[in-house]
Amino acid sequence: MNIGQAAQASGVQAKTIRYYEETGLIPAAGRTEAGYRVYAHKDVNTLRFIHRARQLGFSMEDIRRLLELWQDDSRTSMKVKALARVHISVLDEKLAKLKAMKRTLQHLVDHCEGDERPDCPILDDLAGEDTELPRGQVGPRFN
Amino acid sequence: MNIGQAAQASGVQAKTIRYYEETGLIPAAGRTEAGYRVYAHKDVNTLRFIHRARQLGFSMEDIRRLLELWQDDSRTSMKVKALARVHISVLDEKLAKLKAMKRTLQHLVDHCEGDERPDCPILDDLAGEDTELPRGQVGPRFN
DNA sequence: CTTGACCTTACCACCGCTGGAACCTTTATG
DNA sequence: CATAAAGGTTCCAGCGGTGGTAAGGTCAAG
Repeated sequence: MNIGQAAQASGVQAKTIRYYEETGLIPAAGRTEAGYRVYAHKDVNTLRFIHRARQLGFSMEDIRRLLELWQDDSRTSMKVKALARVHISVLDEKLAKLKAMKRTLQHLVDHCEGDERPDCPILDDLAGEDTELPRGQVGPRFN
Repeated sequence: MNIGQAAQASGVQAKTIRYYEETGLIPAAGRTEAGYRVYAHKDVNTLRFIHRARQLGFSMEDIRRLLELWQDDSRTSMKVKALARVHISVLDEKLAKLKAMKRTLQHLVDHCEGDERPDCPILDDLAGEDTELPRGQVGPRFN
C-alpha cells in the first residue's frame, strides 16, 4: 500500500500523512526500493484514529497522548476521560467567545438600517465610544 | 506619542501595530529623527477600531474593507450591514462545527466509565468501526 | 516507447500574531 | 556626566495544518 492508497483508505491526505511523519506523530513508514512509502492496514487504522480525533478538534499534542493511551494496554479509562473532559472545556471556551461575538454583532446588525445612507451603528460601535455592550470575554484568539 | 503609548491607548500591542503597518492595514507611521514611530489621536482611533473589529472576529481582509467604508463618507450602511451579515454566517458555521464536536465528545465521555480499567468507548470510537455518531459536518478546519 | 498518473523531496505561503535576538535611543538615577 | 533600565528598532522563527509549486523519479497501460 503506497501513500495515496493509505490516504484514500484513512481519509487523511497524502500531504498530511507526510507532515504527520515529519513531526513524529506517526513513525516513519517503510520504503520500497524506489523510495515509496509503504503502509499496512495497521498504519491505516492509526491514521483513521488521528483523522477522527482531528474531527473532534483535538490538538496534535492531545492526539499524541491519545495515541499513547490507545497503544498502552495498561491504560486506565480514567486518563482518557480526563483528557476528553479538558478538551470539552476548551471547546466550551471557544463556543463562549463565538457566541459573544455573534450576540454583539447580531445586535448591531439589527439596529442598522441597511439603506443608502451612510449612518451605521455597526461602524459607530467599532469606532469606539465604548458603549454598553455584552462584552464578556475580550480577547479574540479563538483559533 | 510613541508606539508604546499608542498601544496602551488603543489596546493593540506594539508588536501587533508594527505587524499591521507591515501588512498595510494601517499606513506607515511618521518617524522621529531617531527613527521612532509617531502616532496621533487619529491613529489611535483607527487602532481601536481594528481592535474592536478583531474582538468581533472579523478577518484582516474584512477589517480592511470596514476601514475603507468607515473612512468613506459616501458609504451606504447597506454595504456595512451586508459585510456584517456574511461574518455572522461565518461565525454560525464555526459554532455549528464546535457544537457538533462537543456533542459527540460529550456523548462519548458520558459513556466512559473513567475507572482503573482500560476499556474506553472514547478510544473505541476514535479507533473507527465507524459507528452511528452525530457526524454532521466532517472536516475539522475550525480555525 | 510514450504517456500520464502517481510518487519523491524541498521549498514558500497562509492566518494573526508572538517571542526572541541584537542593537539603538531616551530617561532616570548616583 | 556616566550608566543602567526601559523603551524603541529590525529581522528571523514559529504555531497547525495544510495548499501550492517545482523538478524530478517510477510505474502501469496503450
